[in-house]
Amino acid sequence: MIAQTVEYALRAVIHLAYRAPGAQTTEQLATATLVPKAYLSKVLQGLVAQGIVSSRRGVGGGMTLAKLPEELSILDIVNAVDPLQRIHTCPLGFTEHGSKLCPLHQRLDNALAQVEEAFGSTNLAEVLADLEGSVPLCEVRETLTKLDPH
Amino acid sequence: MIAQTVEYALRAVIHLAYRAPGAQTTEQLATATLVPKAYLSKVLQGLVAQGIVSSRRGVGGGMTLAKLPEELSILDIVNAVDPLQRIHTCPLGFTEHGSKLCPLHQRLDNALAQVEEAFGSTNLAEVLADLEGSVPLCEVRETLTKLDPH
DNA sequence: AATAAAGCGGACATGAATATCCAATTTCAT
DNA sequence: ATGAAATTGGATATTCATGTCCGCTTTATT
Repeated sequence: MIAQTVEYALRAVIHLAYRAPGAQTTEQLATATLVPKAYLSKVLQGLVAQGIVSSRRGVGGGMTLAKLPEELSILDIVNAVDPLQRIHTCPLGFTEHGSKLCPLHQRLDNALAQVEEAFGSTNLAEVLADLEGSVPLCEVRETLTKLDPH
Repeated sequence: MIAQTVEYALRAVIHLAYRAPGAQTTEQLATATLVPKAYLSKVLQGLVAQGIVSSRRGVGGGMTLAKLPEELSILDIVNAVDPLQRIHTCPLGFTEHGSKLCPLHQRLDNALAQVEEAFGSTNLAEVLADLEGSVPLCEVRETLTKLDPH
């Protein structure tokens, strides 16, 4: 129900927010979030295109969040890589009085609206905050991988 | 976000409920709900396998609802053809105290839970009831077809 | 200037969802 | 019995999401 691409994008941005303000290479992100590197690269390109992530090439380059975590909602990320499609008209062409949707599609769209609301009302900072004091995203695996303290 | 197969299955069962207790052939359902006939056939097979629809072969046969519309929720149909997958464990293996999910996946799963609740708390009879007095599912197109038999 | 590190872009590969087709089987009517 | 109507099951095709690969460009360091 939630696309892989969305899942990957969310993991990446949260890790970026967690590691801010430093840049993370695609490779670092990939190993930290357990996402196939080459594919994550594509997903990140999408986020860059949408102005959510900034990229820098060359030595010392990498990815950073283009906005503050407070300014980015879950929905922003979702819509950047796989826009949440509300139902605007009944696929069968039938309309109810007042609404443009038949009873079935009105209910389906209501569910989508709830998801949209839930995703739209949470920003990355809140997710990060809940991470406080608990195991941060992939911190364990990362420390295992590189014993280098920053 | 909502699979085509789910959309098709819902159209079919609602039309069956609307036409109950008479049987509808796959062909009739397909033209009424604007679903590719051969594919709808597969979807219906799934619904039959899950005991939601009853089928009868041969002349005069077709599809009927296996249960009362009151006994079938939207979620029943969804789960029959494309089960709603809740998130039970964090894909990254991180757990919060108390819950088994990290902050991100807890929020994603909360959204899924809302959808599950919404779909689970509406049955086909309610959808049908809202159809009262308004244009029923594909009735227009069907009357057109009837009046102008190909 | 040379080199290495990093993202970018395009082509290609794979897998799953969607869709089509047909032979076999069941059922009813004659 | 025969034939028409209907579902079933299997094989196949198509499309799209996912995933891989590689050469090119940009950038910092030496």
